[in-house]
Amino acid sequence: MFALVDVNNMYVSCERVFKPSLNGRPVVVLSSNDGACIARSNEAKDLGVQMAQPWFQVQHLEREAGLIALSANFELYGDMSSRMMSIVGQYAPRQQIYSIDECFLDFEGVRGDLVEIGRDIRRTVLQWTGLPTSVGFGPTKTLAKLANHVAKTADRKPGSYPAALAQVCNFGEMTQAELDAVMGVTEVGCVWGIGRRIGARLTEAGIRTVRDLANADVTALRSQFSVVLEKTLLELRGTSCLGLDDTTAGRQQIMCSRSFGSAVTELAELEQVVSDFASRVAEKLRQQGSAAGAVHVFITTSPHRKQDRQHSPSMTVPMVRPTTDTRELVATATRALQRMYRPGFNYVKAGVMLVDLHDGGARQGELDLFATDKPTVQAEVGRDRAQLMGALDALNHRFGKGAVRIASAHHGRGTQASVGKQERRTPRYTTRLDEIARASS
DNA sequence: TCTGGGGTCCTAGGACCC
DNA sequence: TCTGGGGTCCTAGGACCC
Repeated sequence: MFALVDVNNMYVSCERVFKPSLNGRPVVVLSSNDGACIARSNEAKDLGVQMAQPWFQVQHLEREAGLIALSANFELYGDMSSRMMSIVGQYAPRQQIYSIDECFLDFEGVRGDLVEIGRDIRRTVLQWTGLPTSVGFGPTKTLAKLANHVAKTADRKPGSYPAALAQVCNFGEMTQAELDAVMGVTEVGCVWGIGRRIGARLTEAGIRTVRDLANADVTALRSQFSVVLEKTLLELRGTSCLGLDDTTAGRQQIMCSRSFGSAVTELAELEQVVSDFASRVAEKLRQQGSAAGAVHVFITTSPHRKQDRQHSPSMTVPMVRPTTDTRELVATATRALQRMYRPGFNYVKAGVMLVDLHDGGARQGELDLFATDKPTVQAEVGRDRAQLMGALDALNHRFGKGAVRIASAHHGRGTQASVGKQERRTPRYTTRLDEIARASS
């Protein structure tokens, strides 16, 4: 039996822990640049604010409905997440951290009343971190996700489902008839793995509810859609196709990208941004102990600015050998940018992605006919380089991000359109001593 | 005026092999 | 008229997730 535990409205809930006056108010958290809404409290959802909706479209609700907007405070959310995860992980032998706010638990071999365990998880997380959670149990991961959806919705919208299913919902202890009834009133788009496009195609084909999908013909579905949807269907019927992955394998790609505060046309400014992004991904790369085999760089104009000519080039450049060196990665990314850039375009976003990642410890042996250095010298160079990068990371960790950086990244601090605004960010209460919460007398 | 930033997996099609 | 057959590997792009 699997459980899915997730935090309700994670980012907003993190903010509310340190600012209880936000409770009961409509609150949204904004993306970088304060551009779009990336988290909404229930009250904000009730006002009709959509996920990823541009802020300027709903800003009028500030005055009209008391909507409160905050800039994203990812340092806070990340720290709150690891606290929550370590608590939840105590409840089952295996845990898969699936995203910043949710994890799967595998209760294989665990005895006891799962609903009671679920309630205990909720109580403990709430008491120890202040975060509200929902818990769903099911014999497959897809069913656990669905049970979680039911638990949350039953709590938020009384009458949508039986009240007993609110907050903690265990499909495992329901009869087939009860499960059928729940699935019959749940839209197919609520299922994990069914997004807008597939959802629309399914609806067109007469498959509107989860029950319709569960009863659909497997073979026909596979040929019309894909093996992915076939697995989803089987999982809905209780056949487990997706295992729990609790390995701590590193990521397969590492990215840093951002929209700018306003359009950028100059190469020099893009060079600063791209070297800055390359430095950040290099740091993340070393953190997970990998080496990058290639660098992918992109810049793009805004498809929303219809009056502008569009240009969205991208380029993937292989490295001679996998590297972890910020200097090489920055130089490679910058060269790619210089080759792609064309003057006269309003670029609004750029990104650097490291791909073809290798285990940092493994080094491909090579035969270099032109090498003049002896192998021992080469090994020393490698060691020096690792020490240099280690020192760079240590300094930036101790004195703050960007304390020491490659000279091409932000050599000036002039009027940079590319530096976004974050005017509404709350203090990093749990990770910065000088921003710690104060109890006023 | 103003439109997120990360990730994953699967598939189709082309290059190339014998 | 008619132009092989069976593979693998890689990449770009599309779908999805939060």
